Amino acid sequence: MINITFPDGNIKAFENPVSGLDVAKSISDGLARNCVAMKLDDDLVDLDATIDHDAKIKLITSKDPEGLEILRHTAAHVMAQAILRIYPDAKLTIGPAVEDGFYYDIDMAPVSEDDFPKIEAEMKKIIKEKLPVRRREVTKAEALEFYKGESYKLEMISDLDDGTISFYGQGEFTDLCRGPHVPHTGFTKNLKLIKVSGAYWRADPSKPQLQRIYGTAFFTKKELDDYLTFLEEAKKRNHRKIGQALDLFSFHEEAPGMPFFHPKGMEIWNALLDFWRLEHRAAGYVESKTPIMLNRSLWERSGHWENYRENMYTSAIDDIEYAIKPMNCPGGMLIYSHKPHSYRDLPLRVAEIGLVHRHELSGVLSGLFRVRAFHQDDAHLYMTPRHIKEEILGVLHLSERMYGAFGLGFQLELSTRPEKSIGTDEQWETATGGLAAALDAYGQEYALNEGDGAFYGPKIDLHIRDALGRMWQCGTIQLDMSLPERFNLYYIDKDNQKHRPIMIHRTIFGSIERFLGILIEHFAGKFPIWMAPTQAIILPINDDLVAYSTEVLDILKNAGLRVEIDSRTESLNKKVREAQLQYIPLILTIGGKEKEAGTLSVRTLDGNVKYGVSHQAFLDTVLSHIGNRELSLDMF
RNA sequence: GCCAGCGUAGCUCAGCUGGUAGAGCAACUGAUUUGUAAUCAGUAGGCCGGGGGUUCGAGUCCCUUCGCUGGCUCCA
Repeated sequence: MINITFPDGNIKAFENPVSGLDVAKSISDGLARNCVAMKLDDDLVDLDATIDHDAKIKLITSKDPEGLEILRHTAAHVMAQAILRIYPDAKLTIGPAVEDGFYYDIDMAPVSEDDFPKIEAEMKKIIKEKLPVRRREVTKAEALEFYKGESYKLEMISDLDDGTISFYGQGEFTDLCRGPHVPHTGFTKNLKLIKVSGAYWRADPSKPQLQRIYGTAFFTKKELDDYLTFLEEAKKRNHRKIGQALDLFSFHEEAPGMPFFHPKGMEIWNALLDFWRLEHRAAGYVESKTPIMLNRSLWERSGHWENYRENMYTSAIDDIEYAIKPMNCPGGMLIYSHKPHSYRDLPLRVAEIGLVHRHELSGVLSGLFRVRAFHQDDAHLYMTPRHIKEEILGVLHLSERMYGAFGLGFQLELSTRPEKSIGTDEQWETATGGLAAALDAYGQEYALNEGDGAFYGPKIDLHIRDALGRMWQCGTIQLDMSLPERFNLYYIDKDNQKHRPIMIHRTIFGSIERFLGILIEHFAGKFPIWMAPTQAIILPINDDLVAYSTEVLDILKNAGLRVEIDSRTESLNKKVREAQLQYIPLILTIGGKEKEAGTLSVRTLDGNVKYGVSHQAFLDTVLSHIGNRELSLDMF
């Protein structure tokens, strides 16, 4: 007699050893059809594994996250099988499920997306055949024998513990694999190959480069279609495309990886920074600015020369070596240590929109997301240990307000002491405890990243979630136990003795360039009116109305709006179309009726038109919308 | 930095296996004076990213270099 306990506490008894599938069938046929695997006690195993003892099991279906992972893992095998059929000389390495799908790293001649239809066609065949996926256990010696000549698999097997090794196979295909897998290949029918790229064996550039083929798979066609639609949408929102279409910024060979902001881009930039300054002033920050080029000796003192030199641009003038700053902190240290500080001055919150340059590898550059020159919305907070919690809390609240202004939610992550680090246990305890206490007081859940802190201190990272659900790490709050030491920072406490201040680096936007890129994609180019480069455009319907329209233009400009006029001799339809394509939030048409009545007809981006709006009513509405930084563009 | 793909007019893109460069939009000129997503006609515009090579002949093939894109890697 075998007693099986389900997650809800129900117990079912079976006469003889049974498989997971038997258990599922005993409940319902529908369940049996939907099951892909099971959790037996605490292990994920195949559905056809035998249960021969009292156990608790959880049947894994398409509803469970684990189910999707298993499905994708099988999909990776199906892809590998198809590839081996087409390219018999290909050598398999590893093929895991990843967040958005799966990939398989294969040693083979380079393939391109043009080869996908062929591979997918072969995969379809395998899927149609609904080949059962079978597990087989062998000894290490047998496994080594099986993979004779397959250097990658041999290497992987040698790294495994002795004992049984599992193979999974379907049809003629066999692969070294821990499993589990879905019962048969038919489950993977909703799949798609996505992209291909190079990847090194074991992520080691000295090792051979493999073809990494990415794909994704879902249980239902709808989920797959939704995901493909999401990819399409992300492509449409690509900030490089929108930046080009809206004339916001450009890149040039003369300065790879360093964006050139055009006038329209600068309007957004300035709106963003005006907001930033407003919030920071209100939060008790002062602002500083430090040079971008500083003497080598400073970088030696800060430790960057030793540890970050490859990423630094340097220059020698009059035989003196300089480096262009990759970070703002050392300059900030000089300001702090320029004069003595009393405990009464603390906490001191010194912000800096600092322009930094980092020589990133050419291959990683990517629009505004990954650049070589960018501005950090940096700040250095100096405090006594008793301030830590309150100060961190202050940064969290400030971040919440600022992200909230864009409709962005965020997640928190605390990273603790890594293996290689400076400082004493006690220092780390105070520091990490301070961050954790602040997080607890803040009240939002946070993830813990053990050992992922910087070598100089623990940190909190803030990840924002954009309109498409994508996560971006922007903010960071890092406690630094190194620089105050290296720069011998101190303050005089009540006891008239020098004490070392606690120093925190923090950013909220992170890189302003990157944040702008994120915002472009988040808003799909349709910025809220307070940020929009052009907030309104006036369209006279014929040449005779240009003079009057220009008067209206001046009224609106004087009220502080960013307004343009399109006085070209073009059809109204054309001017409306172009204004819409530029995502100008308000399109103001002026014809004879408007001139006579002293009104405006207001078209919003959704295409709705409101006629007969008085100038005053228009300004009242728009200015309050801007003043409140409303996100909605639907204001008339 | 590595691998793959790409680089043609201001923009978006066409140009088959090598035969001497093309469209739409934008610009300019003229006509049209327009009521909410493209009025019509004409004109001009390119050392086909740079350099080298193969060839009678290269946008097309080869080498090299720069840049971009996707990954990898790195990220004090």
